[in-house]
Amino acid sequence: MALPSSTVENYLKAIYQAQAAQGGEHRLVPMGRLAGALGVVPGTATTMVKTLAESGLVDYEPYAGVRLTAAGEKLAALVLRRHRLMELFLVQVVGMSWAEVHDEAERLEHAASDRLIERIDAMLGRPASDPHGDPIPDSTGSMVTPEYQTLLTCPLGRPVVLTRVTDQDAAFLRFLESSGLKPGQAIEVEARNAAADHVVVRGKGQRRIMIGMRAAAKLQVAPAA
Amino acid sequence: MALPSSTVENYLKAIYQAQAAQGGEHRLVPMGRLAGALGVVPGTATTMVKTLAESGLVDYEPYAGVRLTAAGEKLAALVLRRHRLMELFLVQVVGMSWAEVHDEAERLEHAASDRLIERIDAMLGRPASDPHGDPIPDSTGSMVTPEYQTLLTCPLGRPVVLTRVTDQDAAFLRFLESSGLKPGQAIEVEARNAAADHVVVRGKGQRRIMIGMRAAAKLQVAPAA
DNA sequence: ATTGAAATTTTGATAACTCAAAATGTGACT
DNA sequence: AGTCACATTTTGAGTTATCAAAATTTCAAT
Repeated sequence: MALPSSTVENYLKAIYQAQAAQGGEHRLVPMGRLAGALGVVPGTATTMVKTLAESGLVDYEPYAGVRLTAAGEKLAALVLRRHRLMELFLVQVVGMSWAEVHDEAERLEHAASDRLIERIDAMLGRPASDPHGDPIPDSTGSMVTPEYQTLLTCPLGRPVVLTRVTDQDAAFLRFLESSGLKPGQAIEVEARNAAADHVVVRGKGQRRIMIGMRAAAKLQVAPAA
Repeated sequence: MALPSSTVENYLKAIYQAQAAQGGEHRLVPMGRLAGALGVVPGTATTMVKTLAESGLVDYEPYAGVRLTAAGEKLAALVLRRHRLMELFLVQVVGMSWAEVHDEAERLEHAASDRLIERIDAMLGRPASDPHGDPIPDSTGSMVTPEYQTLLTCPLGRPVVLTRVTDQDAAFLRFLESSGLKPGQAIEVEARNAAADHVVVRGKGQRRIMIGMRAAAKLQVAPAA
């Protein structure tokens, strides 16, 4: 099997992430959504998805959408692995900022050899998650995706640890960073106000921060150890 | 101006290196040589070079060859900069071996942003040369290329320092490594024997090594400090 | 000058990926 | 059932980079 072009890798990754975002493992990703995620017109996505289906990487149901096959899912996971290890590497070793590594990794993930990825993985001590708290698949493509609560659903006034940020937008990440809200940070949700559409968070030893509910839903937490 | 595709970058780099290998800055690189260096058929090189000429990156003289313009040369130097910094980074920071970084850098050089390259450059302390002793252009694309002697031309029995290896072949590099012949190594040419087609080298505190003259010509040295 | 070998260019096709816009299907709401 | 809005697919065309093979040019040797 020829190694997949970076276009193929990007389609698989986008389908994977759209499926994950939809919650349902088996739910179909509509073409419009996929095209939007990839920045192509819908017709392009249709064409490409048909060839992915011929390669056995996805199941395609006309007018309904796409879904990864087991083979496609494994490949997508390996792309994600390269991406996430690269991000962590750029932050921890190269010293780039949290907010700027996403785009960089987006390109490097297609150029890095397995050998390099393996070196990086070893160098970082086989990390379980990247700077955003996203889990890193192992070299066989398997990954444990712990279920976390969000700032919207976790108990009030209880110490928790910020574990994952499910949005890669650079401006959002910069805001979080300047607020001291990076994964690993011990925090506590003091209050929620549906009418005001905000939640009140306090980082351990930091000042109170108010976050809109839409943003709060993107911050996942685990009970403090 | 749109940023050049990695194909364009590779053509410019190949032309640059072919020009350098030919010695003459202004000498034309014949199509056949260029095509060979890039692993494409001659017709492909012709076509591509014509479009490069339209972009003002090269001067093209039909049936004679190509040569970089000032603009093309600057671009080529920046590609070389990315390549060489990446190689040095992979060796010094990631801990990859001298012999295996070339191919890796060959791909990464097209994916790394200026920002990343700048970080790497700073991190490595603005190095003047890569692991092979090839000079690293600065961010404006200018580069000093010192003229060195080779094992074939340097004085006999005089202490010199191995400074540059002008061949990237992995097997050759592995041989050099196992013989202790890496740039920086203090050595001395003990004898040359044209009939036997070899030169006898001794690394400081190491044993005698015989190297064929063709290989010896690829090892450049500077007088010991 | 002529010729012949070698290099170069041209021509015609192909593959991968994309878009614009026309055609078609789908599902929700009367 | 009918219709309308919207999503999806199809069609036709363009771009970039490539090859195979035919046509042409060059240059050195007669």
